[in-house]
Amino acid sequence: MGSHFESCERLLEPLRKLLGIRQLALQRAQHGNELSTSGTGLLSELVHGGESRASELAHNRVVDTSVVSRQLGQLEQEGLIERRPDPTDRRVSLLRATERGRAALEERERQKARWLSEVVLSEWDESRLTELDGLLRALSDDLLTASRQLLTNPEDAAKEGNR
Amino acid sequence: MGSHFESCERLLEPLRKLLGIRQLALQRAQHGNELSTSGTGLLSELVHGGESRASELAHNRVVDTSVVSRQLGQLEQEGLIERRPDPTDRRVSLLRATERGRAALEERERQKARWLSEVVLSEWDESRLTELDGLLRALSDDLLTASRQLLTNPEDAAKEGNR
DNA sequence: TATTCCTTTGGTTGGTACAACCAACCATAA
DNA sequence: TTATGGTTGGTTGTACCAACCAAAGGAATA
Repeated sequence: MGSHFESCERLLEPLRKLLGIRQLALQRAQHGNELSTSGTGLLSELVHGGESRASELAHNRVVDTSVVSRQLGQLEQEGLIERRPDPTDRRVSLLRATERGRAALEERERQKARWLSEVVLSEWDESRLTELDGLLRALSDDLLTASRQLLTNPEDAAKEGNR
Repeated sequence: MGSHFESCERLLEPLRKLLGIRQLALQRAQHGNELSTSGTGLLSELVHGGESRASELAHNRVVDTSVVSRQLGQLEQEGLIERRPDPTDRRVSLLRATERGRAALEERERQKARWLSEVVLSEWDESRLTELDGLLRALSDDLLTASRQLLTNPEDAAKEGNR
């Protein structure tokens, strides 16, 4: 019963609170600009990660390909991304953000960063922010990889949890 | 253009990743026990926070009262919570977890904490976990209060963002 | 003082939107 | 022929808003 477990137990509460915040609530508040709420994450991935195929995006976000497919369709209609056929495999399309997409994302990120900086985290000093950043990156990475793993081989439940 | 803003800008990425993880993905994976996925947060609030009225719960979670209302209905049907009329105001019901509810929540939390401890955060040492815990609590608090504020008086957009 | 409005507030219910899943399906690769 | 990338159909869960009811809390009047 190491206290590592207990520390994780304590973590549940803030974690639940944090994950419970649907992006929606925040994004809906930051209304006003184009850019359909949902696809933002995808668009961001494309802008920062460069040209990708749909399946990559789905894998990164740990979400069904069908979800990505529809979101991409919407983004494309809005002219925020464009596709071109992959020359080496005609089943796949390569996706990238358009200039408009890039601009829209930048605008939204600026807005959000300002809200964070001026309202949410105004009391936080530099060093604390840096610390948070580091831990958050590590956490989200570990959480995402663990989720992926869970999703692909769910024999994890054989841990005793089911019996 | 203080670097406080820039730090917040950097934070956007891990934050988006983290918040993008719908609780669903995690909870669905941890299947097997009773306890409908959705109400877990509510139930937790009741167990840890004691008897409350519905509006309090909605406020805490920053969610519409109608949502809470339905989730409570479900939890009640499953016998995980119970209501009693507030003696001082017959419009409101006071809610609390039943013994079964308490047990179900505990079971689920144990499961999740184990997953965290053994899979997600197995590489993290004590001190890092403690740090994370502190920062996460502070962050979720600040984020929640800021969201509440945004929700109630949306004249925040008068920041220039809309013009 | 007691009674009758009017407004506010806590909660529920109906309708709708959206994001996610799974399953079925095409087209292209191997 | 089988496997894979992607799309589409159908379903579910969660959220919002608007409309509503019942109870409270004043304010105005008898």
